[in-house]
Amino acid sequence: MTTPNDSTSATGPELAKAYDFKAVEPKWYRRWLEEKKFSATMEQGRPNFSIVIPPPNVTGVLHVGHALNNTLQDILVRYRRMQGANTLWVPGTDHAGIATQNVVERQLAQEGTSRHDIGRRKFVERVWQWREESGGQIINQLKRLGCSCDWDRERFTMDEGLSRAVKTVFTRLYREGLIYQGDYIINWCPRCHTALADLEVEHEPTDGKLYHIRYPFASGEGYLVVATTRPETMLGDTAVAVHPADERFSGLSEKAVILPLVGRKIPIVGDTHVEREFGTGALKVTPAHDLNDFEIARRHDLPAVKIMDDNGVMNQSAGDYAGLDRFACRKKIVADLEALGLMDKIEPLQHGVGHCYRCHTVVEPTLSKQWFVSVKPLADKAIAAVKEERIRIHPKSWENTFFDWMYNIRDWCISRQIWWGHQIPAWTCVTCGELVVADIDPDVCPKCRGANLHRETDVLDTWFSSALWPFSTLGWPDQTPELGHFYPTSVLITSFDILFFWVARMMMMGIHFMGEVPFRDVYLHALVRDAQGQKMSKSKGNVMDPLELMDQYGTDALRFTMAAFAAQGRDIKLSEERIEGYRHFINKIWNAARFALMHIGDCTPGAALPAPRSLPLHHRWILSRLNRTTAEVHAALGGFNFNEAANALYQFVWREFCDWYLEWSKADLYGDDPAAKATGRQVLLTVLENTLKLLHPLIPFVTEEIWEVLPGARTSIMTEPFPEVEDARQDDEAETAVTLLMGIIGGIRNIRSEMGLHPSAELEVVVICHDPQRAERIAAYASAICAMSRARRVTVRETGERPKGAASNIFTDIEIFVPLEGLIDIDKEMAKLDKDKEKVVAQLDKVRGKLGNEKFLANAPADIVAKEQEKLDAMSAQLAKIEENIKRLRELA
RNA sequence: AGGCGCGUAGCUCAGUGGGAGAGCGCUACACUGACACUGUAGAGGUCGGCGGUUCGACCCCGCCCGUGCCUACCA
Repeated sequence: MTTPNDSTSATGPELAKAYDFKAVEPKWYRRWLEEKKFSATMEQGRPNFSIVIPPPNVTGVLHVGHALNNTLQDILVRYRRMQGANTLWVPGTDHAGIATQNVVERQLAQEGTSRHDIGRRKFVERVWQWREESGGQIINQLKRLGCSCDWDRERFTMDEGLSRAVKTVFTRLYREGLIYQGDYIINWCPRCHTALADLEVEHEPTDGKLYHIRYPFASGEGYLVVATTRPETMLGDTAVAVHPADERFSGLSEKAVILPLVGRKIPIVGDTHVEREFGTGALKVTPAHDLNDFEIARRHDLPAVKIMDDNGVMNQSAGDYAGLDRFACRKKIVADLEALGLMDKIEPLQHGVGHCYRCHTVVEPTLSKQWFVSVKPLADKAIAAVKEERIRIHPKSWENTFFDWMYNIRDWCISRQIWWGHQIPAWTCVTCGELVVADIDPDVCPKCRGANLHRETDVLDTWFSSALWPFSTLGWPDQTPELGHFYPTSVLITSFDILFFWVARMMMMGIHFMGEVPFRDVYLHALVRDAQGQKMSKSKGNVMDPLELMDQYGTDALRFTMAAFAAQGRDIKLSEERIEGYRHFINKIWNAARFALMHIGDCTPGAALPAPRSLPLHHRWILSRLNRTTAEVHAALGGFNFNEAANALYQFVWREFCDWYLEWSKADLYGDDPAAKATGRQVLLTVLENTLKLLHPLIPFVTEEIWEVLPGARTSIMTEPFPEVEDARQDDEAETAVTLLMGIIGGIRNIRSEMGLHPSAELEVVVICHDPQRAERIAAYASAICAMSRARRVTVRETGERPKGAASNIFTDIEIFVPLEGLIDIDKEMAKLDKDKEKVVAQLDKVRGKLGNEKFLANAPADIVAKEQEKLDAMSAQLAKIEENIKRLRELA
């Protein structure tokens, strides 16, 4: 909207008074998709930049952790894209074996049926059906976040291609002897009916009891007391262990005890694993239901007795207790032992109890035949890659944790007794018993040619397929152009809590199968926690829903907040107030653009600006500040310091561009000087354009919306070149000069406020500056000072009489007076001067203390000493001036 | 048990071996034509505690207290 006879305003589109993100965000995302703006290009001669998304569970909904994770990725991808790289951000989801199976099983239960009723084939079909209908909603939520993924390349870990990669990897590792099958103790979830890897067990401190149980000696006389937290497992005991050097038990190793309730005679063995200080120093050994006991049994060649079934219910080996749930059995056993007088005592004990990470059931260690990856050889290569900095972990502090885990890594149990997942490509020949592992389904047994092959029913750990993600998504095992272009990927951005689950395993698999690391840099960001620092979880009810936050504050505000909070090495306790604050920031940008557009409507974009030094001061200044900000943004994003980029931009846009430059420019833009007006418009447009570009990776929507209406033919800001640092724009002289003027303006404003003068009162100002050069500069910009401090007139003097009855202020060595003859409130002014004096005196004392210290003079670097000396001089002069003003004020009173 | 991290303004958080910062909140004033999702000015902190290193410590070191997380085979 322009009024026809308004000569100060150029033609141009008018923006709405407030930014309406609800209308803008969906519009732009749709258009970006339509125009295929996110598609990877595979041109030669440009740098490549690729990221694979940490695939969210197909069952997942977007939580704040995803919002953080994907915002950071999108910032880097958009930044590199604007820098001209061939960028590829591969999106996708993870089939989340146990989690997804649980979802569909719950559905079936509601229908009054179960997976066992309908059978494996039908069940898997149901899962696929569920995935089609309601799975992967998180993908749309990522789009809502503005993620610039190449959606045409979206992958799913159960895709045909990825399945082929899984089979290939499994087969090769098997043939290399790095995958084996064996009977070992594993973590069993009786609810999910599957084995779990060690990592998938969550240990939680739990209040339990330590039961002291008497095991009578086989000789018939006396007993040995063992201590256990799980008395029900005694039914499977096959020995009692004591420390071989424990004198209390010397000579006992020849003896045996009779297992109470069971009557089995079991030996006493000596094993150094036993902790003498704990309990009674005698440990019952249950090889089939305890990880450590299993190891002890192997050392002493002890038998193992399984006493529970897959449901955690006691089995036939439990004798009279068969059919009882493990916890009911515990009660009964305790009662029975007490009745027999064999329970010595029961004491409370807090100890760690393993829970299933998916369903939170107490895990039961169980002896079972499973498939394992022998990880040590793979881990060694990953360790080397990090040591040699072929992979850099950021923040570096995580490296220690990484090494620690990798050095102590244990074989990885990869088989799961569920139906949803990659079925293990292994067959047993029913005829001859041959085990066949093959990436292509065999028709006949290669050994006996028998056609009756029985396929392994287990599926693989979901993380097994995730470990292949950086290359399987690019087409491996086929040698695709994508692999050549984008592997190794540039950077992996993920949360530290899956460093072991996922990151380490990708390193191992990538190095082993590609012969090259899967990514150059790993950036581990913090976990988003609630105000108490607790992990957010549905069960705790402390979740913040990013979708609601986007509804309320806009996507850009949420994204900017995420970036601003992403300081390295620290947890994020998200604060809604901060999001609101950044919504205001988005609106501020909008209004700055709105103001600009009222003036730059007929500017020519890209027109060359006059030589920097020939421009008026404020233009030189803002261009210099812009350049400095550009440098800060590059440095910050290059080092994964997202918060520094956000803060630098926030400060620049609001505190410098809006607060000072736009205000200063109003004189040009509303004034009568056509040349000044033209220059002002051109610089304004230049600064606005570059600022929007710098901001775009963080806040894509509002920047794109503004970009579109800037003068000239505009395509998307997404593909505009990102601003580069130009040394010629760095103008320290202009920055120093503007700091001087700002100080004077601030001094005048302070007087106005402190003296209670009305904001619209037009003040007379006298500035005394002894330095002729600066005095001249101040005088030259007197009108700007007037405009921004609402002064009627600024008189600059190099020397001379201080005005009588004036309020005063000091900026460095420059004195500012506002004569208020007759009007001055002497008490107020006196109070202000006293306060100023107090401050200066306090600082002066500090400096004097330093300079009076010979050791300081002797040891401190010369430049520091010189600086302190300068400070002393400056503050002494200030103090003298303040005291002079106080004296004069007294005379007045 | 070990490891890692944190404790800075009322709240949420940056930061650095040489004069303590931001946002929000608070106080006062102001609807001047980009913006009240605003502007101007201001108040507010012995940088968890105690020692040590240093000319100098919020920053480095030790201990303590509080707090959070990760790994662990004391049942």
